[in-house]
Amino acid sequence: MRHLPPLNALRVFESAARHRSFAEAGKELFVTSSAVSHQVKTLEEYLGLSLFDRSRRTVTLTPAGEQYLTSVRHAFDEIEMATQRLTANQESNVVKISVAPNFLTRWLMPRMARFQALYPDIELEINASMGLLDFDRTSSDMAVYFGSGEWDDIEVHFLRKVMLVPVCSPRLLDAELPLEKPEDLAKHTLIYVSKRKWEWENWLQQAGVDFISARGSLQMSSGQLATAAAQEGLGVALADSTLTSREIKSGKLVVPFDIQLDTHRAFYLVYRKQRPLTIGMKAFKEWLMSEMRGNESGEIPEAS
Amino acid sequence: MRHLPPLNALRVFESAARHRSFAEAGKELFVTSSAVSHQVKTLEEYLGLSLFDRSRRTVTLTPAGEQYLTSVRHAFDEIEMATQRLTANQESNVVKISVAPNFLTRWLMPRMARFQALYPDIELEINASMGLLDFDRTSSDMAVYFGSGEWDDIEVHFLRKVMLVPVCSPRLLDAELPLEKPEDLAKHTLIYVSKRKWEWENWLQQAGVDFISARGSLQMSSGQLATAAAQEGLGVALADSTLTSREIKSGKLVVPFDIQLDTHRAFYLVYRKQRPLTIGMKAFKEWLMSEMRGNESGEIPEAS
DNA sequence: CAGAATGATGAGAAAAACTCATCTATCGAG
DNA sequence: CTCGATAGATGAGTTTTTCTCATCATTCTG
Repeated sequence: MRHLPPLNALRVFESAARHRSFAEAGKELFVTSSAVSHQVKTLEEYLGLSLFDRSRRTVTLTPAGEQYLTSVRHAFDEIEMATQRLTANQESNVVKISVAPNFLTRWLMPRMARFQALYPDIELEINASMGLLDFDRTSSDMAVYFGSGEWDDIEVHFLRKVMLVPVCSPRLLDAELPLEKPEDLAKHTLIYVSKRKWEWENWLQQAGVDFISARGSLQMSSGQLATAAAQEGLGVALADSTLTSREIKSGKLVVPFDIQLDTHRAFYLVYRKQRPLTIGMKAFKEWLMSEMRGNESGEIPEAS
Repeated sequence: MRHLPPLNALRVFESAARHRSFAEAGKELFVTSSAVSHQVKTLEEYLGLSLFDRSRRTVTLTPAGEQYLTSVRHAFDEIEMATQRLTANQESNVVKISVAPNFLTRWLMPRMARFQALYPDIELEINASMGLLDFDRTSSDMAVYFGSGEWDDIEVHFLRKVMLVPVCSPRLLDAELPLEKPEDLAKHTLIYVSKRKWEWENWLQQAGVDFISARGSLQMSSGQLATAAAQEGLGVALADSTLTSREIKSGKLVVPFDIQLDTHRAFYLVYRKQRPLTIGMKAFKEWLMSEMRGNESGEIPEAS
């Protein structure tokens, strides 16, 4: 037995709160501002407290109203998305995809022309975002996640392992300090990614270097920045060999030692469980997975 | 500009789906089954698909209806909780608390009589649950979490570090295999917790034992089970010294080496951010934190 | 200070929701 | 197999809710 407030009043409240104006809410809902006023009053009487501050001509939310709005919005988002999923056309040809920024700029972007050539009718709507997203409340159809692959309640498809190799600017090799064997790294600056300090330790261990106290170290907040720093000649970074293949090919970056570190992390394509795929989603999924399989080397087409 | 379905129809649908009966839903909502039928039809017409299967005399949800119900429930839960929070009486003297099972049985339970003696008017409603909970959608007021303390969007209060010591049955010491120095562990079975295999490695390292290949190993799924296994004489486990203090005091468990391993994890009291605390919540929080501070030794009152 | 804009309020109109009567289908008892 | 009971569907009419309109108060603007 549920105890819900008057839901239509709730809808009106949400709109009024969003616009901070009863008149604007009225326009959105195709009713008069008077109707909005009545409904808000009904809700306030039900709750036994005021949601809006009406001391001035314009309305502002009370702290209680502010808190309530957050939750109500959340809930309405979910209803809206669930409804959209249900009524969504299976024949839809727009696919909304959320991808990790690094993967987007270094892998997907250079290959998008290929996808568009293969599926000219399908439109990709791409959104860069880090971390996990709540498929209950976003309109994203699919996402590319980076991590361990252990996520609950979503459909997960393995794409590609992430293997790290040391990279640096070719200028570093020309300098007086050589980089001929892994031990030589002791004389260089190691570029770390803040939250993954263990990567260098693991790599050195794998390279058979017992312990190393490098000449200096530099911390960057993301892999993308670490790679950029390496390219600027600031030191040696660990980077995904596939994502940096373009820079390596063009000679902007060099790989002093081809010793790959398995991070046990990977890129995965994920989407909501039990969700029936639209033709657009199917096309993107198949293309993405075949690009991954058919192209282990990380070959990238020339930039146009 | 939102696109929400008719919300009253949604409420009726949720009730009908929950009861798998229009007549029952009618009773809950104080309307006739006819009204329910009309509302469900309205919603189905809005969505353009059927939510119920009416081939038999009793209604069952279609797959689409099933999916929709999940989301709608989720959303209604959130609205219900938000409404409850808003209208909740500040003077409330019932506190709903969710705690880790281990902490509940070994720490909270033995001390609850104390709390009740101090605050006879306040009623604790305790719920044992592992993992994190979604404060947006539960009626729990507060929770005790175990972990790193790095959780977003909630108010976190440190309670106590978790330090591990080896424990075993006193029978193991009487046996022919001595436990005089850490190296002697090589002749015993080490009891691991499945997801925390590194703990023994770290402890051994801290104890100055380079590497050890124990006689055998036993894996248990939780700390509670590992401790129980140790008590049965099956081997040596790592356990929180405070949570097992009663067994240690009574001699059911012994600590062969008092070398504590800092797990960098701890117990924390958490609750919803910005939530105004009721007097009951304040009382529990203050009592819990003072029990923690004033009682570093882990002293437990005699069981009644 | 006048005029415009925003919201409140009460009464009546419009719309939505509900009930009732009636109908159909299924299930179970005899 | 038949008949009564039960669950839901449906359409017409009634009740309730929601909305509009007219009017008023307040405040911001020029």
